Amino acid sequence: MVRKRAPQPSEAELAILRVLWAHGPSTVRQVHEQLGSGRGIRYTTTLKQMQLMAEKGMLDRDETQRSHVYVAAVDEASTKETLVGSFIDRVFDGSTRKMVLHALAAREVNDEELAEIKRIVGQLEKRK
Amino acid sequence: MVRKRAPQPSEAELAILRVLWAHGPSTVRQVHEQLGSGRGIRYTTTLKQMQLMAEKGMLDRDETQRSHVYVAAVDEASTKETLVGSFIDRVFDGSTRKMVLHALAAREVNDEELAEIKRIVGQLEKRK
DNA sequence: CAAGACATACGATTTGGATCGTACACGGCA
DNA sequence: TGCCGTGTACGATCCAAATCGTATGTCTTG
Repeated sequence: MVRKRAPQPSEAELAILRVLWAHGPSTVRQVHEQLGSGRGIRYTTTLKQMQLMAEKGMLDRDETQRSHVYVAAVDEASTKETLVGSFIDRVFDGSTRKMVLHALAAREVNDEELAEIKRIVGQLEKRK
Repeated sequence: MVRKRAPQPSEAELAILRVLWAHGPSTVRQVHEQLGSGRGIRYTTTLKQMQLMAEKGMLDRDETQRSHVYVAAVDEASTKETLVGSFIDRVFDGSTRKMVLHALAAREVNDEELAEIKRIVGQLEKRK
């Protein structure tokens, strides 16, 4: 099976994808509520968005139920990699190092997380 | 002196800011050429963009010359921190660790850069 | 069966960023 | 002086993403 090249989801699309990645197959209503339905966004907006995404191949849907059930059709890890990759290019000249540097400055990162990051880097170093 | 809260520059705005950060005070024409004027974008487009940015307070300009000279009015480091911070929130649930993990997967990072990243992390660890 | 709740479908509209074209000002030089 | 080359000013337009409203279909249940 040929995996589709992860496209660049827009802002709203990404929000929906994140709900589906986190919660698995969901109806529009479930997604809409997870998105914080209180935030003034209408139900039909979420619906339309998900319909378009399905059309684009970003989501799959099961229509056998009255309430269609949607699933993310793009892979979470590779989509995020694509996103972070192009972000590094746009903002940091393609330098992962610069990006990490600013990320650590931007966020308070606790010791545990720091240690984990170091571990990850170390592991990658060994692999060569 | 009250430092202005770094706003979120749009795509085109960021491109212009990057030129100004890299080259210092510049005229519209200089910026336009750095942006790759061959890329089909008209001069007046760059001009308008920079005028709007100046209006927003994102750029300062010196009008004493016939060709106005623009300078970035927002700090490079803090702007990038803001950008990367909100990116981490939007894509990685606010987890710097997850972001670094995907960044390293997305990009081939050479040994030298890996070592530097480790050094940066180590330094930050020590600071506590 | 009829009514209300809830679902999809889909055209219309809004919105904001980006782009462009045209008008007009100014300075240098043949 | 009169004409270019080069600037700025700014309204108009384009465009994609996001949003909304309405029409319509289908369960469910009283």
